[in-house]
Amino acid sequence: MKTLRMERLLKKNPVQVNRVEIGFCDVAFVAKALADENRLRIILSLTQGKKSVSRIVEELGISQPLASHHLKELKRTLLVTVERSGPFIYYELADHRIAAILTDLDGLATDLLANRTTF
Amino acid sequence: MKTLRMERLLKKNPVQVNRVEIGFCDVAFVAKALADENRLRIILSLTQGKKSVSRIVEELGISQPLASHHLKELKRTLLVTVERSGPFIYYELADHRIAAILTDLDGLATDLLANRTTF
DNA sequence: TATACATATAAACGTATATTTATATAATAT
DNA sequence: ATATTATATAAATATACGTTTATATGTATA
Repeated sequence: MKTLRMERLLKKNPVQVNRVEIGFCDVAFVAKALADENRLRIILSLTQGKKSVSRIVEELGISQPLASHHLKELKRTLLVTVERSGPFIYYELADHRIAAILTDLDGLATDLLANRTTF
Repeated sequence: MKTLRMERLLKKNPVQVNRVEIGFCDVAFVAKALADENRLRIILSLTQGKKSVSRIVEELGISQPLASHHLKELKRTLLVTVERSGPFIYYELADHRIAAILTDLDGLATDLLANRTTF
C-alpha cells in the first residue's frame, strides 16, 4: 500500500532523530539527474529503446559534446546503461520505473502549472 | 494505461519535429524543485500535514532563512500552498501526487544505488 | 508605543553546472 | 598507414544555486 511505503520512507529518512539529521541524498542524487531539460529529453527519447549518441544528437538537435556530457551524467547516476557495438555506443534506460516517474512528473507539472496566475 | 500515457507524453514533447525542438520545460521546472536534499526533506516533512516555518526549522535543524528560501522555491514551483494564521505561516503540499512521486523516486534510487560498484 | 516573536528579504560568497569550442581517442574502411 | 567516422574529454566561460549573515517586515502582546 502507498501509505505503508511512505511510512517506510519516513522511517528510513526521519525528519528529525534526536536532533541528528539523516540524509536524503540518494533521492536527491537521482532527482538532480532529472532536473535538466536536455536530460529529460534524452530520457524520453530512450523510452523508445536503446539508441546511439549520434542518433540522440540528431533527434534532439544538440551538439555532440553536450549529448556526451549529459549521457555521462545519466550514467553516473546509473539511470542508463552503456554498451559498445563497433564504433557506436548505445545508451539504454536502466530501469522501467524511470519512464513511469517521468510520466507522473509530467502529469503533476501539467496540472500544477495549468492554472497558475503568475510566474 | 501506462503505455497510452507515455505516448501522449511523447506526442506532447516530440523528441524531434522537423528539426524544430519542443520544450520539456514544465517537467524540468518541477523536477528542479525536487533536486535538493533540504527541499526533499521539507516535502517529506509536509507529507505529515500542514506545518509552520518554525516547526520545519526545528524538525530539520536548518536555519530559518534557509527554510524560508527553500519554501519560497517550493511555492514558486507551486508544489506547496501558503496560508497565514496570526504570526505563523503554514505551508502545505499542493498535491497528493508529490508524496507518491517522492516514494517512487526513493524506491528507484534505492534499487539503482544498491549494487553500485563505484561512485 | 515598545517589546518580542515569526517570517521574509537582501547581500555576499563559494560552488556546481550547462554550454561552447577545440582536441583527443577509438574503431572502421580505403 | 591514412583518412573518416563516432564518441569522449578538456578548457573556458557564464550562469544558476545553496548557504550564511545581517536586516527588514509583520503580527501580537504588555
